[in-house]
Amino acid sequence: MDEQARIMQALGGVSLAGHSVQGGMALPPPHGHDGTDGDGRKQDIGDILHQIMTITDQSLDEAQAKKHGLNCHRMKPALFSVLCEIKEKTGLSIRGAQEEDPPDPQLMPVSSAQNCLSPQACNEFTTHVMNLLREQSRTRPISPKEIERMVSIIHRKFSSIQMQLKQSTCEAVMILRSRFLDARRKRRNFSKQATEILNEYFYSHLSNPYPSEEAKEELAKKCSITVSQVSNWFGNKRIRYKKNIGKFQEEANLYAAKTAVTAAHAAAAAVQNSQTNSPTTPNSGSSGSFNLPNSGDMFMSMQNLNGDSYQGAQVGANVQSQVDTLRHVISQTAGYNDALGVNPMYSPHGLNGNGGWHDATTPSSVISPTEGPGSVHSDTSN
DNA sequence: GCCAATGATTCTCT
DNA sequence: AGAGAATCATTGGC
Repeated sequence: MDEQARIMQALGGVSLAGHSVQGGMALPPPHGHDGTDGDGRKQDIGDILHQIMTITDQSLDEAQAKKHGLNCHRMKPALFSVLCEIKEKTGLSIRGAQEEDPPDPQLMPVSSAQNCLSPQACNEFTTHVMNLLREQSRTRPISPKEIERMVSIIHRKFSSIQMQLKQSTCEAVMILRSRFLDARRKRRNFSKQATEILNEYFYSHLSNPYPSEEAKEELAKKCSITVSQVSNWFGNKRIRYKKNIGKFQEEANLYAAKTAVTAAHAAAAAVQNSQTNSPTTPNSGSSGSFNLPNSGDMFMSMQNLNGDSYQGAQVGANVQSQVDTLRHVISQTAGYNDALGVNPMYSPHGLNGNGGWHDATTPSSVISPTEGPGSVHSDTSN
């Protein structure tokens, strides 16, 4: 029977026959013995065990002395090794089920999680525990392997706590986000001025109420809303206008008259301007126009959204038609309605047979109908 | 409180 | 991607 087996017998008959202690924990040869003095060792072990059993009955000083005696005992390393082994054996069956569990996939969703789970606090705590265990290993059967395992347990715990923290933070962010989205849904009506600007644009481009991106940006800036809101507004407006043209007649007339008045002012100013400054042959102005005589686009031809007049001979050439249009509009707004109750001035010329605008030959850009094809002006430019 | 108006969202289509 | 259409959700007048 080898040394370990004998010790185990002394400890209660636990057999470790055939099991070698690993990791440099092999039993050293007893001091001063050649391995043949079995009875003497038994006696030593008995002494140690007796000291352990009676230590609680001693005074503190005596206990310290005994502790020192234990530490210095020649059989201490051997006993320590065996106790560690027993602990290892019995502990595995208990821990096995708990510690070797695969990590919760929800807690460990990404491999990178490990990288961000080693904060300074974890390291400090680990070092502290390691020192403690090393200190205690003088009197308790704590093997380096166990210390290692403890460290990994601590790391795992830190990891799971951090992941839980992350999860709860994510949840909180999601809640805040949904609240923000809800708040966004709590809409505010646009200001009167903004609605006016949008309506002016819509009715002055009734033949093709599809503002370009630049025009949308311009409108958004002027109305202090976002480009998406402009898009939404035009989307809604087109649909609702198409669905109930009659209902929008009054509004259309209103904006037509408004635009026409400002257009007339601009035209008059342009006439004066052209008479004094531009005696040369006027541009034909017809090239590239949308040729929609009754379209609301007529009114924006003289003016952009800010009411700035376009200057030059081209404008002067159209003055008479603008004045005629103005007269027409005023007569319309004075109460004229056709048999259908629809003002012919604002019948949806751009609408095709299917009620769509897309058959209109006008481009979706906001270039004024009176401007030439190469013009850089936009109706919404300042 | 009802209801029309209206801004936003979602789905479908081209 | 952008438009049309339907729908949702809120606002504001009565």
